[in-house]
Amino acid sequence: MEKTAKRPRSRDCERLLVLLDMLRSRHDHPDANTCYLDMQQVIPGIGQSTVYRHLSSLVEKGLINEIKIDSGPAKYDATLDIHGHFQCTRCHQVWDVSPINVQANFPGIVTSATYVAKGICRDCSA
Amino acid sequence: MEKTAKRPRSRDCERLLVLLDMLRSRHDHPDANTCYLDMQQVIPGIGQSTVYRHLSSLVEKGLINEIKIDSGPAKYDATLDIHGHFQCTRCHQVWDVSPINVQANFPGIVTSATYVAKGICRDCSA
DNA sequence: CTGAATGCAAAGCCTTTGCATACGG
DNA sequence: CCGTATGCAAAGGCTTTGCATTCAG
Repeated sequence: MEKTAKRPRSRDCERLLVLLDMLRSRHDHPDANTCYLDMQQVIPGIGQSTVYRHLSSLVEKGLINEIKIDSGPAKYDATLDIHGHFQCTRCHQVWDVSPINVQANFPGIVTSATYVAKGICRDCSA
Repeated sequence: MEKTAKRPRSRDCERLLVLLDMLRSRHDHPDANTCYLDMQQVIPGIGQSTVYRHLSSLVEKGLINEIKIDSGPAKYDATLDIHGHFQCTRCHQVWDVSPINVQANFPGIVTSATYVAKGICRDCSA
């Protein structure tokens, strides 16, 4: 059969860890498809759904952050420090902003946080 | 013809304003479909795409905020004060948190902001 | 053997878009 | 008369899910 490709059975959480390492080595916010393409370099033949499943799993475990700012695909970020994003409502570009210090009364234990500010960037307001 | 229902041509931005009022009168974060259902109470026969178009328009004008926390539909919020949300990564429930004061170096003029913290809520950690 | 992990393809959910139509000015 | 707003339905993008298969233990 060809439809069912060889699937070197992963021991433990091999693929999960490869994905996590990949995310940690990047400083941008790749989407699921980018992760998928990157994973293919390391693990040829890996399926898209596997990447989606591992991403969900990592998010659920709190090891990475899922960022949904605009209408496009979700972005993933292994930087769990409190940091922020600024998006221009005109050109839709996204910038990182320096770590933010926040005080508030949360109904639980905060493991990660994302601050998204929207406004008009300098280019668009000029 | 019936397929093309009577569409009382709105003067000015009537529907846009009705939608904005509706959002301002609520204190939760309705999604597009909820807005659609609510609008139908006021303007029978209004189409879903009209609601989507007006929501986008309001977001673009900076009059409301689009919140995309989890994988579900986008949520809309007419409260533009700097405030925050806390979502439990286990039960996925979302809480509002008190207004947050933030200082950071943004690459533009901030018109609105959303702070999303994730963690484990008290119920789930018990 | 049994259960967890996977690939593939199809289904699903939300949102956007094309198009013809109906008013407002 | 013309342009904008609208409804409907279809298309589209992204993500999830069903199912059969494979492999570790």
